[in-house]
Amino acid sequence: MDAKHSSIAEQSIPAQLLAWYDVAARDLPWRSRPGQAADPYRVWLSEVMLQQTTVATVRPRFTAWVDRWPSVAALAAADEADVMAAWAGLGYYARARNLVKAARAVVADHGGAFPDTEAGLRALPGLGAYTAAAVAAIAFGERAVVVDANVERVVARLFAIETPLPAARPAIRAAADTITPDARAGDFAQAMMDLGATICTSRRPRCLLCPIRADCRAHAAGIEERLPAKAAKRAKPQRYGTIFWLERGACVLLVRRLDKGLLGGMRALPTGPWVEAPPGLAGAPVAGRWRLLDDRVAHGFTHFDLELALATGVAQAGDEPAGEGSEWWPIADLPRAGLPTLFAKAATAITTATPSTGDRE
DNA sequence: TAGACGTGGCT
DNA sequence: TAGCCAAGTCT
Repeated sequence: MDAKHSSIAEQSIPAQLLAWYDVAARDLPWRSRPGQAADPYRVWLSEVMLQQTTVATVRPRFTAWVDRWPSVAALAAADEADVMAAWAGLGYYARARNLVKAARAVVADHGGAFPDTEAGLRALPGLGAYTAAAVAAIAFGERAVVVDANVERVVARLFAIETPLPAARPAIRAAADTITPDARAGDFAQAMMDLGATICTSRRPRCLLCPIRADCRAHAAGIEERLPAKAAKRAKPQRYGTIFWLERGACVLLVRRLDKGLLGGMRALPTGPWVEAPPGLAGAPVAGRWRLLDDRVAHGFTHFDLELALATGVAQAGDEPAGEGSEWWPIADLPRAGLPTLFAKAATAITTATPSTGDRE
């Protein structure tokens, strides 16, 4: 009786969720209108932008992006440096590098059309388990099991899975599989994510508004706010570094960071090593008289906190630090350089703390 | 498999 | 404020 009742309830979950989605779906610029086919390029782009990034941040960036590169062919033909600069501020820059690689692979290896299966999509750079499933379901209607952080939260509560993440992932995925319908797989995935984003939120879930609260075991047990449980995190170490601001006339020296690693492939201000104790002027791009400012810039990364000292100098005759990827960039044009936030903060601190040390009256 | 990999907003 | 969280992927 109990098992039978439970089974019936679970079968009704997708239907209830889809009915709710039909009236409550969020209006987002990458979603197709009802009856309109989804554009795989827009679905893919939005999914990549939304990785670990809020809808509020992505919305304007997505719109500007598709205005500039309206198709996968346009993106494939773009200059990679322009793409990286356009991504500046969004973080996780491997996403932008992989966006270009994947676009070029679609054009070169798939005749300009995205693969229409989860397995085919999964083979493209930057498409992991989640994104491949999401694009397959949303753009192509494939029944794929789409599990992101929203779905993990909804499912962990719905089935009262108390095992902490990440150990709970296999059980959560299996449970998600049992409620994924064959029809409207894309709408179902988006319904789950909308539910997680607006009702089944991490803190203070609005259970009274939930279309499936009658089926929710965590709610019945009164434990929804502490699910999903999570393993404890490590403390973040503190590191120190120095940013070097070298002027020549009305320009400042920028470098291009190595393709791999932190802020990879991005334009940047030169820095020395990022280490456990303040490194002073170690790693300066040219020898010379540097002036250390009193101001410092603090920046938090996912896995460490960074405090940067700011050193300024003026290039002298013969100063040619220019390694590959070095360029003298007009200071007035700095916003167009597409600097990661860390360096944009430093540039602001330097240009506001000190009048230009270059030509001035 | 656990750690690397950004950033901004909220509490 | 310090920490947590947001439509993850790669190695």
